[in-house]
Amino acid sequence: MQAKTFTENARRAQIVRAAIETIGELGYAKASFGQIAKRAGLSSTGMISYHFDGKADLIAEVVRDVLATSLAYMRERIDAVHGPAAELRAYIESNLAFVAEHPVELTALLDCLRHGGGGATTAGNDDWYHGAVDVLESCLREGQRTGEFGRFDPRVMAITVRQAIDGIHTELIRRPDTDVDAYAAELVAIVDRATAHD
Amino acid sequence: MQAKTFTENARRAQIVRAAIETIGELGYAKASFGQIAKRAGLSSTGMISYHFDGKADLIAEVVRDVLATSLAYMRERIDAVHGPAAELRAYIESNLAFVAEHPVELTALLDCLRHGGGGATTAGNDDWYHGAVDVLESCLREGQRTGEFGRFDPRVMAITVRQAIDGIHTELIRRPDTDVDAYAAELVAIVDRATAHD
Amino acid sequence: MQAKTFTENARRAQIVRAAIETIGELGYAKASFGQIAKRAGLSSTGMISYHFDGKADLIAEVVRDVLATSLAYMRERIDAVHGPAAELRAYIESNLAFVAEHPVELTALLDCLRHGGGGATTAGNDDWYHGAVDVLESCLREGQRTGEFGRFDPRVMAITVRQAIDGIHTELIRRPDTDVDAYAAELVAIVDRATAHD
Amino acid sequence: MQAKTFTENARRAQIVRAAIETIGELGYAKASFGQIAKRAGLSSTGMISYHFDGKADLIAEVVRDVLATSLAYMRERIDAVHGPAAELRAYIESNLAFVAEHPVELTALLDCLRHGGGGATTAGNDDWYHGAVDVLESCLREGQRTGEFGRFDPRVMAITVRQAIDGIHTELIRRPDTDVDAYAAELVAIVDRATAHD
DNA sequence: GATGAATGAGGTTTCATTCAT
DNA sequence: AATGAATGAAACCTCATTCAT
Repeated sequence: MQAKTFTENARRAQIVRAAIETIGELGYAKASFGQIAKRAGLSSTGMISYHFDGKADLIAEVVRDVLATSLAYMRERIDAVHGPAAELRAYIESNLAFVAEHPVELTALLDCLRHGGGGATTAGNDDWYHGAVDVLESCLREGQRTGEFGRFDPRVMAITVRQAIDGIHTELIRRPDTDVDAYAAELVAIVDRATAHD
Repeated sequence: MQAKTFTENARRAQIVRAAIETIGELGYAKASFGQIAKRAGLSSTGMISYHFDGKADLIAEVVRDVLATSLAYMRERIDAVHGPAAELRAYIESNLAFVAEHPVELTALLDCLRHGGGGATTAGNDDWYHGAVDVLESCLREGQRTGEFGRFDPRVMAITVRQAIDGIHTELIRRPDTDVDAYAAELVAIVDRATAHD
Repeated sequence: MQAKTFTENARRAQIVRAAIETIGELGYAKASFGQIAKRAGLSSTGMISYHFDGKADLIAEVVRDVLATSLAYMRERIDAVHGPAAELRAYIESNLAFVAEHPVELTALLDCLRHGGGGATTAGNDDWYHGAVDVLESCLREGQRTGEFGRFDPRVMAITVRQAIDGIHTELIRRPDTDVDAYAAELVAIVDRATAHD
Repeated sequence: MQAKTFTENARRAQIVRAAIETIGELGYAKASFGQIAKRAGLSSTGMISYHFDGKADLIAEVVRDVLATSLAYMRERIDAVHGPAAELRAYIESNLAFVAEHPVELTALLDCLRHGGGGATTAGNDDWYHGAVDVLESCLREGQRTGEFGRFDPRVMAITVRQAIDGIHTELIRRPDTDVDAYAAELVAIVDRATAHD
């Protein structure tokens, strides 16, 4: 029973891995089951349909997987510091570091999120994004409460920070030699000034 | 001759219009020629192939169209002021105003730009984005030269501003009641602080 | 009235000309009305539909045109000689000469005949071919009657001659430098021997 | 593995079979995937695309299949005799016998070969035809070397023989009652005279 | 669990033809 | 007579999914 579950999970993980790489390299549009199966060393696309409840399910797992990895990576670094300001810095730095270390995963993740939330009517796939903004907003509010931060709209600031972080991805595509650490340091400086008391 | 060109352009414009609306409502992925033709009141998808040299051509025209409209809108407001700081504010405000007034166009535009380049090897379709960042970077550098702005990395700041503007789009999807004017005012304030002398 | 008819015929001839060139260069399969119209300098494929009663009609005219030109060319040279043997030689030589002088027309003609008589059920387009074989057969029978030729099956001989002539076309495609005059001379020699008395 | 290959080949063979019959009956032009699928008892044209890498691939297999069958048939009969003259006779007789026994296959084959190369720039698809002519030419040269044959251009003679054989096909369409054995005997007689010493 | 053949819907595109101007 | 936009059918092909083995 456990063996079966284990095997099943191993297969799922293998497929998810292949899906991430396929989407990362070919893009969402060209990441058909056929391409993913080829990369996973599977002889049939039916295997994917067998393990996942449709393409949406696979994509959801891809998102979940990358997000979980990213969160674990960041959580460790954010929990190591204390106070809203320090946490904000750790958030920015750890997130950018993760992007730099996992470019393929990030490409896949963003591509998945984009396609999931294609139409204006779609909701649910943007959950993560808004969740992330919410977290940042809470952090910013807390900082204003403790007096570490000055006056500003925490929602707009949260969006600005979140988007500035995501901006590194496109930048890396066009300028692969971009120094992500320097980018992080500069962004932290910008946010420091923007959140400071007048 | 003129009549022909006019008629032809009128049809093309009509199709582009339908494409924008279709992409805006269904998302790029579901925006097939069939859907677009239906919305344009055409009896067959062959009509689109007749007027456009393939799907890429139609999408390119959609991008061109929205971008041109947007640029004209912004140009007018940016040219009305003088000096890097004022121009930066005008840029942010006019861009956000346009987004607020043309939500469907923006949804379509962003979706098109996203799907333009499949995988990580994107190039060419991000031209606009990086062009926009370049313009902002130049403005920021000029402000630093004239002494209006303080010290900061103009590239990172440009990306931050550009991304913060684009952030309104996702925000509007989740919170349609967001006050875009207030968002613009707050973003201007944030940028003012971030670009100020220490 | 006559002017109209003249103009109409001129247009028809122009279109037939363009069709021959298009089929000769691109092949029957790619010779769409669009391609033909382009070559004819017409702004609309509708022009072709206007002057011809469908594609079959145009193709029929192409066949008629090339055939008529070919027949006129050969007739002149065949009528210049007398007697079955001499006429047979003149037939072979003049036919091959025509092929050498009008390669594009021949390519178009053969391509048209092939497509017309695609399925085994089709008949009518092979009319010309069998007509030509019939003519040869009559000539051969006449020669046997006059005693110029020996004993052989005139039908099989007619087919052999007709096919040997057509064979130059494929040969010219692969070996464009083939000396058609020499080919004709050699074919005449072969037929001479084959039709001779034992 | 073997089972797979077998099954796969069986399906492929079934489709090739259906393609041959379809082309033979409707002609190349009307032999769409839809028609072929219908004849093969397939529910969709996708099945053909699944087994063959495009239409060109299927057609190539059709040609290969008929050619291989034909060659095997002829080879057996040609290898049973010795000497250029006997082999030439066996070639003519076995080839015509095969045509008489497999009219549909031959119709399909010729149609495929004709349509393979669009315009005058044909190359590659005529490989078989020229290969066959080359074989005949070699046989004729050998006969001249051994003294069995007289003086003539072996290339022109090869083309004549090859074309005379192919001529039976069109003849059978118009005159289905043609006695192919008699045709063969008469053609052999003609070639005997044409290749004889003066 | 795993395979791969089969399905059927959907996509874009090209074509001959028709029609209003 | 001529134009060129519009039509609708048909083409090939890809895809996610299902199913028997």
